[in-house]
Amino acid sequence: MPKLILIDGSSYLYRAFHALPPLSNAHGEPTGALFGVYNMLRATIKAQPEYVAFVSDAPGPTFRDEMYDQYKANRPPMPDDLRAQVEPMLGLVGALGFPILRVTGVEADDVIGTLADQAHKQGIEVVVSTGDKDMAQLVRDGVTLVNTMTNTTMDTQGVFEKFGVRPDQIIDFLTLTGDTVDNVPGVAKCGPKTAAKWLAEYDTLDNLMANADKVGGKIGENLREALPQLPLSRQLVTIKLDVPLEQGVTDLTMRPRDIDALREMYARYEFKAALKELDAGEPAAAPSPVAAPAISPESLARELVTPDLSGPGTYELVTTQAQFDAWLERLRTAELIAFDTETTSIDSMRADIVGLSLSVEPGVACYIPLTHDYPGAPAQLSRDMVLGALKPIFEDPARPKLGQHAKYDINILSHYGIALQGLKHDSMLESYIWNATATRHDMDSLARKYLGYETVKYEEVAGKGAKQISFSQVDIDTACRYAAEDADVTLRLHHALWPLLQSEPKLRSVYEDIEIPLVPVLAGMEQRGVLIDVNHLRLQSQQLGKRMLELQQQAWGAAGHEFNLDSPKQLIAVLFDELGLPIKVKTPTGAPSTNEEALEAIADDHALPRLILDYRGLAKLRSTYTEKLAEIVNLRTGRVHTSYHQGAVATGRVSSSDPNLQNIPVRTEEGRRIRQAFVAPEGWLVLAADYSQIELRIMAHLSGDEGLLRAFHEGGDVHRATAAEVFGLQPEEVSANQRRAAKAINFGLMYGMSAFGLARQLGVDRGEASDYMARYFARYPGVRDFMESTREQAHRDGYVETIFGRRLYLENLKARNQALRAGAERAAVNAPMQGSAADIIKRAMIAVAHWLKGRDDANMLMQVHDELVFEVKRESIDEVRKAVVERMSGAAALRVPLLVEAGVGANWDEAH
DNA sequence: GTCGATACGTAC
DNA sequence: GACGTACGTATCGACG
Repeated sequence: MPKLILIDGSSYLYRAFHALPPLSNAHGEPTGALFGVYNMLRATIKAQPEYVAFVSDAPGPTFRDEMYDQYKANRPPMPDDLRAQVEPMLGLVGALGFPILRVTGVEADDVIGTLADQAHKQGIEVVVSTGDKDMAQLVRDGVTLVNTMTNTTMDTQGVFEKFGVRPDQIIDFLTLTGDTVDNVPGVAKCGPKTAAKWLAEYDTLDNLMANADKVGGKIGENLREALPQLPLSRQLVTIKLDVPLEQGVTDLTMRPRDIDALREMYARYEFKAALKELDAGEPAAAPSPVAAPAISPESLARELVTPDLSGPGTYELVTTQAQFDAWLERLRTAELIAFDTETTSIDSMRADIVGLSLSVEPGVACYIPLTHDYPGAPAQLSRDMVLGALKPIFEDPARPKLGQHAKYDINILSHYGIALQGLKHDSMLESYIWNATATRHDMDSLARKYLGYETVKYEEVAGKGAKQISFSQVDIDTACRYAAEDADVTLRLHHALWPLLQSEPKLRSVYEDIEIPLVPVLAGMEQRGVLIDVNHLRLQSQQLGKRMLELQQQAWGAAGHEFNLDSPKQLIAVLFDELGLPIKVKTPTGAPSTNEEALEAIADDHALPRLILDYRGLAKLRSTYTEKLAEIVNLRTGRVHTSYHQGAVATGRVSSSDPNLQNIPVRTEEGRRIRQAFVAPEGWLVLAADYSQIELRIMAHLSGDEGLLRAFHEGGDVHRATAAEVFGLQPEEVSANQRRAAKAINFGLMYGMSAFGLARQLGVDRGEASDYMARYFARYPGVRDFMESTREQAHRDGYVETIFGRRLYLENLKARNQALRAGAERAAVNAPMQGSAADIIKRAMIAVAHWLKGRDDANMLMQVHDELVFEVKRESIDEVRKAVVERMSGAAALRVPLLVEAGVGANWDEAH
């Protein structure tokens, strides 16, 4: 059966653009999407189809725009970097010999649909290469979709599995769900599940519409409301099958490629490997995904998007001593050891090891099951023997190791007396430093993005939800496929990512000198945990609960009936419908807000708002902190062992969860009582050391503003000094209100606040706020220039940098949507300060941890962005305090001193 | 029971 | 629309 491959050029281009790091050639022309398209096309060339077409959108409006003026109104404009690659792409595709079709007045989808329909009728097999789900309506016997990125195909059965409807129901399905990107209205609140349910029951949209009055509930109302517009939506989502075309299917054959044009383009866009192949006269062969790492980002990108065509790697299940010995030998001579542990829990403090996987060469890995335990489980090597044999290797700093999120595995190994040394690389952190926002940094996402590879998912081997089983119950052969792949993919990711970092010395330095050394430090803090006075928390919980009950009774009295105080929805009904209080604030969705600002605004009109405010304050403390913390304390250690996340914050900060120790209350008296539960053991004290005004100091450093630098060099109260400058007074003449205004400006500026925001913050009118800001900028012109140049840099480069060269890419700088763009600009201004502060405290942590090594009289426990908390033996407190302050102050050499304030007490609250 | 969206609030 | 970065809890509606 002859075959026609139809390539959805727009889909290709967009996907390649977003999948690849922003590459460019020596002239600064963007090339990433071009390269991605080129690589995807190679697979098509290799398949040698009889007929092929590359179908692309033609510029200008289509019949859908005429039908509906809001069509695609929500779609952001094509990014400039992508637009610049459209023409070169078409040139390249043409030179490679592909017939190109662009038809004005219709979309590429319609041309593809028409050709697919014609070919189908002529008995030609059709494969549509696309990532667009709308194309599912074309599927039938002999017409399939292939997704080039994931290398998956979709036939009739596949459509049903994915959407829950037959291909011939897809048009009705899409009509019901609508499409927010293309701005096609559907039925409100009707998602894929509801649409599939209805179509299963009524078969067609027409039938459903005829029976719309039988659908009950709110969603039924939504359906009836949408009825008038559904026919239009259906027309919009229907792909045309009758576009008049000049060429027939059989005209669509590959032409000879234009060697000279290709050579010129390959050279221009620096496709070095392709150029080499061309000159060697070799047909373009698929590059091996396990090839030695190349240095240039371009040649690397080639590896990134090319799926492993040789199939899965070779994975060995190790259950005999001889096999294990052979692997030990491999480890001893390995340049880099990729390792991964499998355990019984995602919580590393509670997890037991189940098995371990290793890889020293891409495509080759082993899994060593240790404690799999299910009926009929085969004999496994002894856990203690295996870990005992691996211990000297894992603890040898001269043997480099690689992990994916290695902190977790370090924690696991530590349960078995192995203190891992020599962590050289972590693929999660490589990706995070290369581009913190382009992707999530879990292995599945990274493999998809950087290797074009779909990993075996944890859910597939262990199930999910209530049906999830412990990894120890997973069949060891299945476990091997999953676990060995983890080690293999980790190594392959490293081969993909490390050359990228090497090509950018500053990023490499942030990675090697900050992030990697920080891993064992954070692991140590997690394992140590912080001692909690559970009784203190329980007592506080009780007292809070009692007061909440009282407030609840009073609130019910004020409302005239009982209602759920925790439900904003019920509260809206009571306040605004029943009591008729004025709505002064709305939520982003347009509903009346009941947040603090809203309640505060009507607190003088009625007793209820104040009662709710008081109740909320207590409820927050109790549910989030006193109850939760007491619950989460490890009964064995009496401590809470938080998780620190190194790849979660775009600016480089570390975050904390389970529990989040970085948002424990401090501003109110009742809140500080929670901090009193963070204690030190008998004979020990809590030491808390924090940077004073670090972000403002960084702003002074980065801007070089003389006035601000002087304020910090003179010491004293910087907000007071600012107020004195702005209001033209002596520092001692500054009023409390003036100082408050200056402080608000100082903070607000770092967040990109506008005069409007400042006015709101200070409760003054906008003109007055504008006046303050104008005076501020007149006194501190360097700050204004710095902010302007930061915005410029962001627009020029697409990213901003910290003092140490950490990079933050801004996504929405070119958005057509004003709010998005303004938001990106504010983020651009804030990132260098927040990020530099993060770099500095990370460096301090590494230095302090180094100093603490080998001591048993002090432990670093917590990091709260600009603060480090320790427990220290009473007799060592002065020495430790001095050493900590020195290392924190010395973590960076700025044009202003880095002042560190350290306090000591029996608990965290007292230490402040 | 589980999940996602929404609203709210805590920290730096 | 208007101040950056996180994480956690509760409610509510939908799903299975």
